[in-house]
Amino acid sequence: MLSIGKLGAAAGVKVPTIRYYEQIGLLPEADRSAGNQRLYGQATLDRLAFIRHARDLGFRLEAIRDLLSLSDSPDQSCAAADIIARAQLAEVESRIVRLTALKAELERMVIQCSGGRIANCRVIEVLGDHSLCATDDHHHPEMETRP
Amino acid sequence: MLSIGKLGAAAGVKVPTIRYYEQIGLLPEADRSAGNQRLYGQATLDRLAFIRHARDLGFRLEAIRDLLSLSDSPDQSCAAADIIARAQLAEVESRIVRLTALKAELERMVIQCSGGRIANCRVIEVLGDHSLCATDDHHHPEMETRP
DNA sequence: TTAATGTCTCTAGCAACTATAGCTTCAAGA
DNA sequence: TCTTGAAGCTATAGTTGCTAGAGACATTAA
Repeated sequence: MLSIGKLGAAAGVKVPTIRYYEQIGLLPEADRSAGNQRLYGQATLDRLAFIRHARDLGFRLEAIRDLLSLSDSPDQSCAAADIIARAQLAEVESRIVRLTALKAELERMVIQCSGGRIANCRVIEVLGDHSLCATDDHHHPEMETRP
Repeated sequence: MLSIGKLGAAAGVKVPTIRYYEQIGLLPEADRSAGNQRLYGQATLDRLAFIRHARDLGFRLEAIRDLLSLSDSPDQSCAAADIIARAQLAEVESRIVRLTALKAELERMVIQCSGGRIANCRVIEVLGDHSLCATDDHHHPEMETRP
């Protein structure tokens, strides 16, 4: 049996994060030692590693919750898991597209920086005047920068 | 003079967001009408458009705060603005790199989905077992997915 | 035995908003 | 002029996924 610290080290997850996952129901309530400290077995380590890996791949906790409940019923169709993963892939792809456009814009800005006074600085100028911008992607809610 | 609703429409920013920006000091306290409603002039519209544009480019509010205070002193060197913009560019580039690695991993997962039962589903399998993963980027804190 | 960790609970904080409740003000039509 | 509906006001709480801190108890190594 592992203490919460050992579990965290084994799975690469910080201790408060484990307690947080338990609190929101992603991990089951742990067994306790005589002194009220949490004890974990292999099953929880596997589950936590799953969560950690999925988080690394950018899945949200709600999606992970769904994937975990799917993996608990191995006889079901895997269509639902496939849908979740494809949605994640689509989101990652769209973020890449958006960030690539941003990158181009930022490059334009910094390359053209005159190196002189603020008054002539392209960075400030471009930010202040959208018409100096190469792209016209504003006012498209689906083009949001933030995830 | 513009009401807060007109200002928001003109700048493409939601009304509560404008009040929030005022609250955190990104926008100055607005003049008020006889009935205590906020009134704005061109200067605030420009400032808000600047903020909106910078947010679209992924700048954090703290960086925007710095850029705004720079733009208030046009005789200073633009080196500071250049540094902020370059930092932003570097961050965007690194996010693209990380997301591109994720994309490859997710593609592998969904392409190999057997379409059968959960028990054989690559999606669940790969998430549960890191050794099935193509990359070895775990335990590298600087490789975080989230911004 | 003692000191140093490790763990416990609970609360609050982060970014950057968004939503809700309950109220007041404004603008336009009858 | 009255009325009604939209827009505005403040204040508070919620979102996501943690992270940090306080103060008390448990465990372990020397």
